[in-house]
Formats: sequence, structure tokens, C-alpha cells
Amino acid sequence: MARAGLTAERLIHAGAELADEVGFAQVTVSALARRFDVQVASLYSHVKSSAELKTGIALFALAELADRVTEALAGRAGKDALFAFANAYRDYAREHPGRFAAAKHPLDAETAAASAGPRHAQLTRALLRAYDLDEPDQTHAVRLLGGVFQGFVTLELAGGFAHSSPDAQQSWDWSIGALDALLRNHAKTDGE
Amino acid sequence: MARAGLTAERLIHAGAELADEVGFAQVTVSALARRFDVQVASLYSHVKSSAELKTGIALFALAELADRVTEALAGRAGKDALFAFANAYRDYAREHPGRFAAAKHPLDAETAAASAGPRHAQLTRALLRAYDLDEPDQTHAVRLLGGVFQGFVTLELAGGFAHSSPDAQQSWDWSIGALDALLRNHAKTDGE
DNA sequence: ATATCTACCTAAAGACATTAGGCAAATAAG
DNA sequence: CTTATTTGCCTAATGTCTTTAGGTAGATAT
Repeated sequence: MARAGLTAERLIHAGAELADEVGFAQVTVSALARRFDVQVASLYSHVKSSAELKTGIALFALAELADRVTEALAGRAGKDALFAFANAYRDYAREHPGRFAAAKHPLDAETAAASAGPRHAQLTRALLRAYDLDEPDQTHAVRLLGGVFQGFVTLELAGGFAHSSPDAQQSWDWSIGALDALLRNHAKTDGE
Repeated sequence: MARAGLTAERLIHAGAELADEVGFAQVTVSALARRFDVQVASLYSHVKSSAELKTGIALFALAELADRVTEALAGRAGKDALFAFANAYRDYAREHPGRFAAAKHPLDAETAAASAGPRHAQLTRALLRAYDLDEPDQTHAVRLLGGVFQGFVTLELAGGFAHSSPDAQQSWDWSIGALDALLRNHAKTDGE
């Protein structure tokens, strides 16, 4: 029999595609084996376990998303950069809902530290440079923005804003615009 | 043999407790049967399926959370109400991480409409009354707040802010305070 | 006390995860 | 080019979870 040519990378990538098609929760070793037309046990030469496979997909998605954001941020600053970051994030989630779900997959501390997670934080700090925030405000802002992006997009993808007007796009633009104003108001030593 | 006295309600409640102990994803019909010391198949007289059980826990958690928020909001308005709402939400998630995860469980449109989800939106609108926003700004604000609460708390619970200073509490207070300012700036016909 | 109902049971089948051990295809050594 | 070695994929088997079908005994009504 001809070999299928499996590798951990191909499995993770196919797992990401499968996640976008059927949902991250439905990504199983068995489904992946069917997709490659091999026996289930064969995958275990390349991934240690189902958990490791899902972690691999999570790391892949986090890195891909960070790449997108990096590209979106290039040559921009201030409000322009904020919108570019936010839209890159949201667009990725809408194009790749399964990978986005994977990116939210919990990682143990060690894995998280080696993931693209810290890169996301760095990208946010780069974006915030134009807003000229003191510490610890900058860290607060990193967390607020992370929360808004992830939370809003998650709710939108879950259908939370469907069947009601105005459409989600408008609320998104309004929210990011409001955050821009919020950040400008907090520049440097500015209280309350 | 003495009967265990199972009912759908007891199963859902026990499922919520189990979720807090071992994680919502680990709540299974089997684990619940072990907890009640009955055979697995016995549960199927009370719940149609594993999916229905999880949906039941999700609805329970959403309602419980809405109750908490309702209580927190009583007699408060403006910034005070905003902090009360936000803290009730976050405290619930920290006290009941499994139920909080359950509350994020995707529901089909019909179930979602009959859930406490719309009540959450109404509570947010009640909170926003003091900020005197025009439509569609009020809807935008409902969505922004929903996103921030859910996103920030999810990231915090996932350990995203661990091992770094300042602690999450400070970022939370800063963020909610900043949102209060944001909302005040957008009162009525206020552009930019 | 008998009849009905139903809560919980046993039994069985199907899906997924995982491990152990085997064969054949790719690769390296002669 | 042949032989030796590695290793990619296979078969087989076990355990867990979900779900359905049909039975029994304990609760409830007559």
C-alpha cells in the first residue's frame, strides 16, 4: 500500500481545516484518520494523544492569528492601527471559526508561555505606543482590549447579535471607535 | 433497592456542581450516574441526551447569573450600578467556573430566545439608562459591555493574566472605570 | 389486596481514544 | 544492486462514553 505521508504538521493543519468545517469540538483523531484514509491507530505515530493534537491546532491558530495581526499593523499607528488590529482579529475569527475556537483552547502555563500568546500581548503594546500610556495603565489597556476583542467576537460568532438590529458590524465599529477615545483620554498621567 | 429519586432538575443541579469541580467539558452522563450511584441508562428516563443535559446546565447557569446581576443592580444607578453588575458577573465566574463555562455553551436560536440571555440584555439596558444613550448607541453599548465582561473574565479564568503584574483585580477596576467614562462621553447626541 | 405505573435495572451496540505488536515500504549500508 | 535497518501504517484488543430496548421491583391508585 502506498503511504499516506502523515506528519504532525499535516495532521495539525488538516485538523485546523476540519475545525473550520465541523467545529473545533468535533475534531477527533478518528475523524482525522478518515480524512487521510488511514486507520485511527496510525495517527499515534505522529501525535501523542488527542489532547496533544488539539493543543497543536491551538498553537497553530494562535501563531496564524498573530501573523495576520502583525501584517495588519505594519505601517500604521494610532486609531488606524487600532482598527487594523481589531479587524484582522475579527476577520480571522469569521473566516476561520474553528481555528478561532482552537485559539481559545486552554493551555497549561508552560505551553502558553511558549505559544504565540505573548506575541499577541506584544503586538497590543506596539499598538498602544501611540496612545502614550504610563504603566500600569498600558497593561490594563492590553487586558481590556484583549477582553473586548475576544468577548465581542465570541458573542457575535455564537449568534448573540443575530436577528437584531443594528447589525454587528456597526456595533463593532462603534465599540472600537469608543475604545480609541477611551485610550486617548487616558494618555499619560490622566486620572478619572 | 431504594430509589435514588432522580429528576431532571436534580440532575442539572448536580451537573452544575460537577462542572465547577471538574470542568464543564468533563460533565458526562456517566460521571453523573456515578455521582448518584445508579446505572448510566437510568438517567435517560430524565434527560433525553447528553446534549440536552448540557443545555439544561447552560440554561440553569444563565438564569442563576441573571439573578445575581439583578440582585446586584437593585437600588443602584450609574457608575455604582456598572461596577455592581460587572463585579457580580466576575464573582460568579470565579466562584463557579464550570457554570460560567456552561453559560457560554452554544444554544440553538430557539433555546437561546427562551433562555435568560435576553434577560441579561435587558439588565444591561437597565444599567445603561443612567448614561442616557440614544439608539442605536445603547445597543452598541450593550454589546460592548457584554463583550468586555465575557472576554476579560474568560481570559482571566484561563490564566491569561497570571504570573504578571499588576494583578487582574486592578486591571478590572481600571477597565470598568474607563468604560464608565466612555459611556458618559457618549451620552445623547455626542459624535466622535 | 390487587392492579397500574414508572423508576431504575440488565443487556447490547456503536463511536472514540489508546496501546501492543506485526508487516511492508522507504532508506541506508555493503 | 543487494542486504540490513528503520519506520510508517496496519490489525487486534481494551476501556470509556452514549444511546436504545426491554425487564423487574417499588411506589401509587383502586
